[in-house]
Amino acid sequence: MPLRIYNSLTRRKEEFAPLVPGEVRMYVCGVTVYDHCHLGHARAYIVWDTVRRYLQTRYRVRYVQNITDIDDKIIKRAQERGTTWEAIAQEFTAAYNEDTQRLNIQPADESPKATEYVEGMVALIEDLIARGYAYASGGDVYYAVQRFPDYGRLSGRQLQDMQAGASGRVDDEPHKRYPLDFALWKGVKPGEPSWDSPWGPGRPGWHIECSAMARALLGDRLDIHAGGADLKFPHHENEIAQSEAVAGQPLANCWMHNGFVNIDGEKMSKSLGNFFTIRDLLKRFSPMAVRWFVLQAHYRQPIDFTEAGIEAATKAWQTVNEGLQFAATFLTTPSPSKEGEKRRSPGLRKLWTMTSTRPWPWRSCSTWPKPCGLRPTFCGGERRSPLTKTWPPPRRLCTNCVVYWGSRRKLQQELWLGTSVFTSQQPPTYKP
RNA sequence: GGCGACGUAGCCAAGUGGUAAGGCCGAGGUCUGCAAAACCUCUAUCCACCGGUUCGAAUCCGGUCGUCGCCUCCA
Repeated sequence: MPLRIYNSLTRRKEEFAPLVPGEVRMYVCGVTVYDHCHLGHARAYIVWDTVRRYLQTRYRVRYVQNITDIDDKIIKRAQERGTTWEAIAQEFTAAYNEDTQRLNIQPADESPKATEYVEGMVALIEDLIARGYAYASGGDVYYAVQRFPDYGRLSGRQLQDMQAGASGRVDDEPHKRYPLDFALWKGVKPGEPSWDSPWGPGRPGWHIECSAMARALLGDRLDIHAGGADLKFPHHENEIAQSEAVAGQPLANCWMHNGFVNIDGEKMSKSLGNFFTIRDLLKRFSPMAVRWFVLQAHYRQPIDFTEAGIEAATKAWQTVNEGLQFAATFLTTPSPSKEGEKRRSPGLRKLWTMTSTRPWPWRSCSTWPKPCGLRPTFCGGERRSPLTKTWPPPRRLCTNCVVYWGSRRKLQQELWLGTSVFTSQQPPTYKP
């Protein structure tokens, strides 16, 4: 059954076919390392981690996620703290790695840092100028959005519609020819880090880094480009304008965007004080409960974080985890012999006894094996796939082992994905 | 004003053409000296409302009402 993925660019589910058969090149916009990651970051990276793991069951996946280690906010934070921007970037990169590792997020195949690709960005900007898409002005370089016919396509906007909102905010950037033009290169200001360029010392604009890094590591055309819904405009719109103007072909075949996290029904924001960092959250709840909480919901829908919700997720995870552990034991036990029975813990023995004596099917299992449990619906039409079904529902997992008796391999495969998505456990090994 | 999303049990939520997953809460039960824990069972004749398409719709189309997001840095 073909995989179908919702493409933000076309606003439809489309059949997914990698450009190179068997291989998927995926780029995810990563963090700007100026502060600790919050729940919203956690959701994004858990979702993309899960998508990646699912794709890995079908394809060879190359997953690149950048780290923005030079940016206005980093510089500002360094000034506030009286330290260097490098120190800030280093500190929060380390914190990011620690947080994601605790959340059982697989490290990316490549984690390029913006500062390591300045050369590529300069080359890209030169190319854009040569092709007439960008202009140097007063030490800065801007992208002339009016030159790019498709500008606004991803976010469904027209330039005319956006002007009204942008007109009031041009004061700080007097070198722009058009209010919606965006900076590719920012001329150096006193006390700021800078790199040499044909336009004088300065630093790259935010959007150009992703274009340069994606190109350097994955080529001119990606299979999947993903990120938070808030990046659609202007970040991804600008990336498209930059990359496609130079490459002359679509930057990505499929664009995927994850939804936001609300707190008690309100938008998460620092001013409202409803802001959770990952590390604060993990002081109170298990990483797997957080994963469960995030993965319960459709990845494109907003999720509302509430105390009751995370507690429910914690309990749900506990139940599932017990089932997984039982099933893992089940799989590694040769047969339901008395000998095998003795090796189980009392709790597992009890479950074992129950499953091996209960008749099936009985009423509560009448719906098996319909999709249940976790369902990251980035893939429509994938009802029977491991991730859309994942595993039999928690309470029934143990009992359904009986049903699976004749096809342990199938169960093993599903459990492998299930456990690897939720825990760092190794898949149970089954020796026939 | 422009673009978009959502409305499913007391609560959270899955399900995008074939007849309602799962979790929380609650109820009953097994076990237990009692309790707790654990486990088992039960809990939507129906998916905001009104029309339409179809053999068949929570699922597609049109309309109504309601909630929310983006349009500024942001996962």
